[in-house]
Amino acid sequence: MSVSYRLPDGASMEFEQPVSALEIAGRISKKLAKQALAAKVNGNLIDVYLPIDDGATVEIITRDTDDALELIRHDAAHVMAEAVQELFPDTQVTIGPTIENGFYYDFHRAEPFTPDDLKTIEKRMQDIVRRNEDIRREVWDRDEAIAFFLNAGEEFKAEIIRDLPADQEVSLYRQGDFIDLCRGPHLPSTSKLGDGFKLTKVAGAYWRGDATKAQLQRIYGTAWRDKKELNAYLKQLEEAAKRDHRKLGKEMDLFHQQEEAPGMVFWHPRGWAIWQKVEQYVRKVYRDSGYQEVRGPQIMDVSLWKRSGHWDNYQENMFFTESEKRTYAVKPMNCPGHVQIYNAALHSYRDLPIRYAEFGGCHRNEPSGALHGIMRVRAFTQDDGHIFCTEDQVEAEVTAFHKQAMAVYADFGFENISVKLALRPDKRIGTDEAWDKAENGLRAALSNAGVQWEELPGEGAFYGPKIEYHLKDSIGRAWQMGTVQFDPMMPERLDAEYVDENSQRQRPIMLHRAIVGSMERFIGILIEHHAGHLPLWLAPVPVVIATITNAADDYARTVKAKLEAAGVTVEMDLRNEKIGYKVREHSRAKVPVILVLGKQEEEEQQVAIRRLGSQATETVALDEAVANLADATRLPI
RNA sequence: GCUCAUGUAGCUCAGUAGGUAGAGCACACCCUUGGUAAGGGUGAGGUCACCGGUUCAAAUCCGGUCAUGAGCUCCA
Repeated sequence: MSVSYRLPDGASMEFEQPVSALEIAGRISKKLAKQALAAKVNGNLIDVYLPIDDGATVEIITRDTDDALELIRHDAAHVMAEAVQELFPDTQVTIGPTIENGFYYDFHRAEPFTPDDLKTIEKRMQDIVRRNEDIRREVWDRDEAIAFFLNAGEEFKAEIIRDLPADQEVSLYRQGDFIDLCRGPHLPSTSKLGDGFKLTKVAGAYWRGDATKAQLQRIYGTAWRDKKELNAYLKQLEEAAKRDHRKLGKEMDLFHQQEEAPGMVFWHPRGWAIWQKVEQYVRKVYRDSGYQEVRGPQIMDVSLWKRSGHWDNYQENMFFTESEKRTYAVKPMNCPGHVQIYNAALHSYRDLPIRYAEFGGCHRNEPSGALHGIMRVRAFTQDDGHIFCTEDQVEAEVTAFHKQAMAVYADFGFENISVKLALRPDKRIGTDEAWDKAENGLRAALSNAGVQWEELPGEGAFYGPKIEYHLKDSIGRAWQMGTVQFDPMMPERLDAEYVDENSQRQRPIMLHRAIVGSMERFIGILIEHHAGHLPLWLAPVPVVIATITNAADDYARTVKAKLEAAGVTVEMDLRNEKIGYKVREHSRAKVPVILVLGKQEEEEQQVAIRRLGSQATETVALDEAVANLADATRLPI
């Protein structure tokens, strides 16, 4: 009796009895056997030394594959856990998965890990790699495994095994004296981990991601195939840090934040100039897509927020203020205000959809630990809109919104938008039937628009499900910008009505929608996405005129007047400084265009244009430059 | 909110072991009118986040508060 395996190139290979991937690799070449780290058997990864069933398709996994990188990261987590338990025997291990670019492991220990501990742990990990311990899979009886971990004082591991599905095999991996519950697979020995890893930070994390459960200490690390890849990654992190909107906001003099107003933004003239451009752009979108701009009050009596459901579901995030024995809530959302405007008149079905929009200032009392630059703040302005419509109109409205939103993102230079659908949360108002209807309505609209989306169970707003548009920041964190939310509950709560063709009063559906989301966050993302090099139409100061000598001052004034007459914002630098100094300063402030003027330019009625990011200069006729700049600084819609 | 770290001049950062604060840039004044990323000189500028404690003496050690950063939880 013999067994046969199929190889990726279609060839098959015969053996007397089932063998491991290592032996298959050995038959192909000595070199491959040496490089084999794991095997993909019928598409599933397994350890390289395990016997493989007859008839399987076998692929040898070598270091250069993505699968190998996963194994390396996973092993790094295990080796780190081994190092930690050797150095700090009072530590319990919990879970240690791989993540993008690396891995982490959550530990339970009374004493905190210090940054110095990280260095010590990293050194010990290198020792373990040098020891070259074999990593071997063992399958255990469930109860024995539980008893083993309880006996070792590993309560968290025991709990994990207890909660494993009954039909799942309990596999442990042993390397040296360290043994850990793990599904596997792993590298065959610790030396295969190599030297491309580094521990990066310690942070708190909750057991099972639950804030009411034990607080664990999470150690993060990054791991790569070798030192070179690691260094490239670290370099990339450094580059990303240079795009940080907090750093650029300071360097470009856009805004600042200070202790007395945590989570709030002080906009400087240049930052506010960007805001104005975004606002002008969005206002045009409002008009072009059938919205009427409105404005509601900033604070309203709590009774209204009790009716809307915010009091019950959102209270801990709201600010309150008192006057003459009445309590007011500072608005965290604009929707109740817009419903009041809608309710101020009786509407006919003929008038629907009615679309209101507002640059609505909101205050939310976010947990202090959640604040982040201008991306996550306590006071922000939404490009908020509410559509009052019939159920039949929902799909068309959502589809139209989606198209509009994508067009806006494209104009601002964003391409990789991910679309998510957040479904009913635990804490919610409304019946299950209403939620079914709302969720399916959004699904229909999305598939109608031909979009790929990801569903997020439990993440909807308390009043309805939402479609979310996400973008990543400079260090890869995703932020929600736009959203459109289906809400049949709020009209009910706040008694919004329209009169149908039979003179009957009906409830409209309400759609909440925002494209840029929060102006603050959007500008933060813009800064990071463009690394501060904003396109001409968005740049706070698109053009600076810099003179070489005072003799050109009058000409500079003429150029400035011409540009301003053509609608171009321009600043003039007539200081008694060398041109190199001026160019440096304005380049660092990320001014996209510097017009350098000297006697030559004046005589020829020209300007020397220097663009940000280029050393080259081009000299063109003044009138031509004015026309071109006027064109390039105009809103793209 | 939780865990860890951080908080010194407008900005970026030094400040070794407790002995009363320093640099560069920016700013002010003077000289320099110079062709594309820093021309030179002089000067002013700090309750070392805040409150309390230890000490003859605290930026430095201890405790608390606030803020910031990273992560967790939560969210536009």
